[in-house]
Amino acid sequence: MSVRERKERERAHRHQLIVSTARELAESDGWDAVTTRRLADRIEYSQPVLYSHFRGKKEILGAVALEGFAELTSALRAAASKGPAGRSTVAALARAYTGFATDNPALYDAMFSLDNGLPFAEESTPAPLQEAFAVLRDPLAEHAHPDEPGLFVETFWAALHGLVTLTRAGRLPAERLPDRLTLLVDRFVSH
Amino acid sequence: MSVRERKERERAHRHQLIVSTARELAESDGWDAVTTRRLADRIEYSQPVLYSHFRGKKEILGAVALEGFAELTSALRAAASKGPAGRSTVAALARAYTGFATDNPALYDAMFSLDNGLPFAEESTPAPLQEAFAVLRDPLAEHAHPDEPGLFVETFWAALHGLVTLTRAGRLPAERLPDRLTLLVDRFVSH
DNA sequence: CTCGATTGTCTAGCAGTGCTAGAATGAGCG
DNA sequence: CGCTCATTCTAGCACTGCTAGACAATCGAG
Repeated sequence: MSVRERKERERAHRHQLIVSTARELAESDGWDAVTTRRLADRIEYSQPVLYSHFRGKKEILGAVALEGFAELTSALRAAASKGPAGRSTVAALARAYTGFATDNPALYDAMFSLDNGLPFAEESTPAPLQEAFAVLRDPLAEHAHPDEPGLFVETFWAALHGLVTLTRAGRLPAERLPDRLTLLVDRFVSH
Repeated sequence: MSVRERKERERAHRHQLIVSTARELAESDGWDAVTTRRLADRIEYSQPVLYSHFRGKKEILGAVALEGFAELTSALRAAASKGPAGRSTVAALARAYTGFATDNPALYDAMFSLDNGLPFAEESTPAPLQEAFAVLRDPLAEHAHPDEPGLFVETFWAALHGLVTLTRAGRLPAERLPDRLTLLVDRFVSH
C-alpha cells in the first residue's frame, strides 16, 4: 500500500503549498489580492483543487493564521526567556509583539483582524492559540492584582492590539510607537 | 432662479438619503450587505445615481464615518461634562466610548476598522475628527506626564480601541468588559 | 408654443469575485 | 490490455464595483 502513502504525502505537501502561497501573496500584495483564481494560478492547479483541501477562502485564512500563532509564540518566548520576569521583560514582550505585527502585517491581519473562523476564548480554541496567550500571560501575571491575572493580561494585550492596528491603519503616526509602548509598559508594570 | 435652488435642495436631500440608508443597511445586515445594487434599490434609484454623489463605495463609507465622529463627539462630551475632571470622569469617558462602539457596531467599523479614505493625524484631517479626539484629550491631559499629553491620550485611546475590536470579534468574552475598563482606567489615572 | 440643447437618469454591460456541477483525464488493478 | 474509479479540469452560476452610451425630461430661446 505504498502508493496510497505516497499520494497522501503529496497531498499534504500540496496542502502546505497552498497555505504558504496564500501567505506570500497576502504579504506582498495584501489579502485583497489573494483570490481563488490567482492562488490556483500560483500553485499551478485549477480553483476546484483548493476546495478539495479547504471548505473555502476563510478556511485558508484560518490555516495561515494558525501558522502565525505558532510563530508569534516562539517570538514571544524568545523575548521572555532573555531575562528575569520584571519590567524589562514585559517591555521586551511588548516590543516583540508589535515587532511581529509590523514585520508580518498580512499574517497579523489573518490572525486578528480578518474573519478566519477560528474559535477564541473557548474550550475548542486550538492549542497554538492558547499557547501564544499563555506565553504572554505568565511573565505578566505577577504584575497583576493577585486574583485577576487573566483580566490584566487581556487588557494589556488589547492595548498592544489597539496600538498595532491604529498605527498600521495610519490612524497613529508610526514614529512614536516605541514611546507609546514605553508609556504603556510603565502604566501596567509599576506595582 | 428658484428652480435651481429647489434642485440643489433635492439633491442634498438625496445625498443624505444615501448616507442614512447605507448606515441603516450596514447596522442591520453588516457592511458586506451594503452593495451598490442593494443600496440603489433601497433609495429607489439605479446604481449610477450613487456615483453622481460619491466617487465610489469608499466615499460613502467615509460620509457615514463622518456622521459617526460627530455623534461620538457629543456622546463623549456628555460624559465629560457630568463632573469635575478626575478619575470618575475618565471612567465615564471610557464607558461612553465603548458604549458608543457596542451600540453602533457598523458605524464604529466605518470609522475605525474599514478603509474609509479619511485622512488621520494630518493637517487635512476633517474637523469632526479632530474635535472627537480633543474631547477625549482634554479631560485626560492632566493625568499625563506634563510634556506628553498627546502620547498619553493616543495610548489610552488605542487601549480602548483594542478592547472594543477584540471584544466584538469574539476574541475577548464580552461579560467582563466593564472590569477590563476599570482596570485600564486605574492603570492610567493614578498619580 | 415649439424646437434644439442641456440635464438628468436608466439600461446594459465589463471585468472581476467565491464557489460548484459535470465532463474529461489519468493511474491502479485484475 | 481494458475496466474502474479517484482526481483534476472546463465551464458556468450568481454576485460584486463600476461605467459607457442610450434615453427621457426639462429648460431657455425664438
